[in-house]
Amino acid sequence: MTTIRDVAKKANVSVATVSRVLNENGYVNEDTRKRVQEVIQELNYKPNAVARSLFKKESKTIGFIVPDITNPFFPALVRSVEDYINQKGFTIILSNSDENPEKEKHYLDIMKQKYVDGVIMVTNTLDHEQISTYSMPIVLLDRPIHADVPSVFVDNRLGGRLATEHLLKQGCQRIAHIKGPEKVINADDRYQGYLDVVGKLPWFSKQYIVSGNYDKNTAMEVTKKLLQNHPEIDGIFAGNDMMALGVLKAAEQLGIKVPEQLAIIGFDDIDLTEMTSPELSSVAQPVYEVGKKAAEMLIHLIEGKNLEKKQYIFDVELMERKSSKRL
Amino acid sequence: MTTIRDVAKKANVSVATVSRVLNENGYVNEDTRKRVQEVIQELNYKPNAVARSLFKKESKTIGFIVPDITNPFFPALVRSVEDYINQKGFTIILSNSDENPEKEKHYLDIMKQKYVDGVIMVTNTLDHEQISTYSMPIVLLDRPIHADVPSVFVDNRLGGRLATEHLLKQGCQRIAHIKGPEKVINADDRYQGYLDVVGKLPWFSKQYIVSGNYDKNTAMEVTKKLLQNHPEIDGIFAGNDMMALGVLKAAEQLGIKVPEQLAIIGFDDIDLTEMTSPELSSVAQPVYEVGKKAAEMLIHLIEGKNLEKKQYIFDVELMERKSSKRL
DNA sequence: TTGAAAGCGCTAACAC
DNA sequence: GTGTTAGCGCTTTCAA
Repeated sequence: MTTIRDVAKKANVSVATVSRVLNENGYVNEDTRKRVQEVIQELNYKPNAVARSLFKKESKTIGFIVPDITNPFFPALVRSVEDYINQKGFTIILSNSDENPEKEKHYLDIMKQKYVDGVIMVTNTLDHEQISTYSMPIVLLDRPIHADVPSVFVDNRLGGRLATEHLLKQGCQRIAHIKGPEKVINADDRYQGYLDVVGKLPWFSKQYIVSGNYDKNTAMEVTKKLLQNHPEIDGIFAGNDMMALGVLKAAEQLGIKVPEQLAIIGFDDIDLTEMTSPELSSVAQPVYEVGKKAAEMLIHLIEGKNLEKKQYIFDVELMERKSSKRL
Repeated sequence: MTTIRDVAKKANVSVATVSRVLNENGYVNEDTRKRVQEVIQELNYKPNAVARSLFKKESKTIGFIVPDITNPFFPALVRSVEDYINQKGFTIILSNSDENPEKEKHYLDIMKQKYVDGVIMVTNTLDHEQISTYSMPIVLLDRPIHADVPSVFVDNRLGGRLATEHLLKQGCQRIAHIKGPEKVINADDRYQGYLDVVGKLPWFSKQYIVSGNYDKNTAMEVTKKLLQNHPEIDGIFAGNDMMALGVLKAAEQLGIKVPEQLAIIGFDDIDLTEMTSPELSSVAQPVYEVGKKAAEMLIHLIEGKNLEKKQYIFDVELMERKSSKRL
């Protein structure tokens, strides 16, 4: 490894001068600047980021903690964040938490030790207090925790309403909901949206709500049972697309025609909604925008700027496809 | 931030002693050890990883460069690598290269500057020489470049053969192939496997081979044209699952029944093969094993151990599902 | 405009 | 067993 000393020696200047041309600050004679730059080229010198970090107490690295990158909702988010922060000169340390608070804390500790400049995370297990303990810029994605913690997410309740209203408009008479995990806030909001629309209807019953854990296989199992017990159900709003895929599968296995006998709509609008047959209706989140905004906020925070708002809530959009079209 | 000095001062010992208990090396009296540990607890002291890195010239971080995390094949790989290296005390810096050699080099530079201990990458644009320039442990995933560069991948040619033979056994008389991108080695190997099986058959024609760029939309377009020009085609081997999904879609749009009129098989066996209708046959890669092995090799290299083999080639497995079952 | 030197927080000789 | 100290590679006062 060639160091700043090597460059200094070869260019007949002090390390301070080299540092000055490197960072383009402080006065430096045009000629010596050129000479130094030539030597840098010649030696293919690349400054040591670790040494720099140690001094500056920053690393040009941010952490990104997701529950599980294997869940198709997250890669797009990661990509969007990377695209943004990368152009600002940052890199991402990625970790999977499995929604486990111990892992989350563990990774936050490690990231802090590595001087990451900030972290973006998707969590609902950590509370406001625990988060502020870390005293570093943190922005929450997808799931808000507290009005004081910077966060960006979508209007899940509205989404739940849109989805359910849509099914109603398509003529569904008995609409069930496959709900996400208990402790996940957005799952609850989507559920509330569903309630907003059908909770007061005469046919409504809590029996039409089952839990699918945001997971396709679980959703398939519970849906099969649900439909066997309640053959009158003619519409299902699944809390996310993975579960909607499970619902689709369940219908297929039971020989129920979609959308004729059963209209289905999911949430998130992940890429494969268009690959199923029939194509899956969904409530789309502006994933790329959401990720970008989170990245923007984090960079702002890191640069010590003030945030205009602590929370950004994006709108969702109904994507009507074949799985729910009966008209 | 509390430092090792703070701990030393409060525990009435030197920083060296604190360092000793921290790293569990060197002699240290049991009593003082306890005292130091208490202070560490009390102050919630966490050693500064950057300072440590600077001294040790290692960072307990590895780089992982993938073409695009948004491609559903990669998240599982990332996950598997993370699971392994994490338990060895490492974290991952993730970057998307978009198959762009400039980006790849850029990220490798940055990673090197950050003292990553090694990198795992999926590439086919960099050659042996360029890679060795970086003089740090690098292992290649999914696509081998050169026998001298440590790499792990699957027997793609065998996979191509298995897929094609399977279609033949199912009674297909005219089998087409949707090929991956030109420069991607595994795409070519899969294609070779296809040729091994049908290249010498009387009906064979180069017209049955089209390029789909590993992408579902492209694949859908080219497949539509292909099937319109060659209605005699009754079997398609797609170079990966995303393209197979496109083929499925194309068939649907043309009103061609799968598998009765057209048998389809993909490659990779990504998660959603089971979610389509009909379920998609595929050639499965042991993704988790592949990722794990790459991580293992990298850690070995980092620890200065010798590799038993430079290349690990995993077997693939035929997954027969509805999209290709005609018997 | 440039250089000398202190120091970021840690580890590992080396001395005691 | 424990402490002193040099040094990892860099940036930034401060002085010249």
